[in-house]
Amino acid sequence: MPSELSHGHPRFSQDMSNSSVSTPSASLKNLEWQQRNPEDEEYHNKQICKWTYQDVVDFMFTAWDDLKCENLDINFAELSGSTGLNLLQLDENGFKQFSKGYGDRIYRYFLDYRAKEERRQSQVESHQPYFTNNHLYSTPYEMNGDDNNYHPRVTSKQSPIVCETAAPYEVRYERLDHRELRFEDGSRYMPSSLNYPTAAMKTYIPSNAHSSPGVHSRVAENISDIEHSNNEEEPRPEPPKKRGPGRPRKPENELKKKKKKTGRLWEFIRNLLLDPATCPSLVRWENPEEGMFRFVQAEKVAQKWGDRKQNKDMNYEKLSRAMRYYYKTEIFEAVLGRRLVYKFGKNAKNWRPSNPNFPDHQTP
DNA sequence: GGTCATTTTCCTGCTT
DNA sequence: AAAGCAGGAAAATGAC
Repeated sequence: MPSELSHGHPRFSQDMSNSSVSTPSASLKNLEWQQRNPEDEEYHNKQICKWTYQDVVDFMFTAWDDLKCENLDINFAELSGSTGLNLLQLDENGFKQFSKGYGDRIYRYFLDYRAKEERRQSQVESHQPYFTNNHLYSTPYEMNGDDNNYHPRVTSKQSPIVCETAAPYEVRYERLDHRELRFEDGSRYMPSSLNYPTAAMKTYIPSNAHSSPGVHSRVAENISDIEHSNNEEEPRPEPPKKRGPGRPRKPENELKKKKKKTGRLWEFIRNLLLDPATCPSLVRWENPEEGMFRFVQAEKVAQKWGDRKQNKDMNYEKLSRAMRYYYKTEIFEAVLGRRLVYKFGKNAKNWRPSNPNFPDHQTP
């Protein structure tokens, strides 16, 4: 049987059954300085030149959403396989191949995004402190109500160096005076080089630098804490617990984590249905005229949703509960008697496929 | 900080 | 029996 997940799709070519994906919420025990696979990062967390096809698709959907485009007008046949490097080489006409109606606007949106990335880069070059908790870039656009275009948001006050995260493998950006940024292969980042700093970089303190209390010492403490707790704690008998109804309170130390915008579940599902990389392999249309579709690989869809929400515990059971909540708002309609089948309701927008299940898109 | 919408988590009971 | 469905309950989370 041909794997439906390959398709030359960089993200999907990973072994999706591997449940040991590292996320910030992954158990801190057994953690060393393991680095997140750069391909696990979402597109706004990495340089455009490192975008995979999936990142490009995510970017296009985000642009389409943010630009409040009326109809979904993305030519996946043209877009298929494109990476960030490809996008960087395109002009407006190139973007129009991907979207006849919105190519020009998406192109400007992309240029703005790119300008933002370059400005971040120049901040690093000029040794200005720039730091986020766990990613380099934040959503960089805002709408100008007058001309309906997007413009880079200028945030003049970027708060320097606040590091609260306990995940020791997350990147720390700091002033570069006493430190070096390095790429994964250990080579040094030079501000003038073509390679921008990435979220996969580590920071190093040269041995001759003054050791000052700060991020790194805190990281080290975290690691030693982890090792400590790993070695010290003996298994203790768990009292038999019977929980009451409802969602249990999260442990204190897991609260207050800043999450990024992830979009709504029904839009995520819709996007899977409109993308030949995921339709019909993960989800497929049963009756596109009526908006009826079916989960083909329900657990994998849930896993992808969990990836997006940085929730390694997501599964189809929980995802389907969220799907059922949409019945009330008529985003989805119940399809009685058919397992794994749902239907878009009257309040769902832009789900209508131009090429349902992409019959001509099978890879040889 | 309060409110609201949207999940997420867990559950019981039911159906396929 | 297992998987999926329906929907209640309550907590988490982000947006406003």
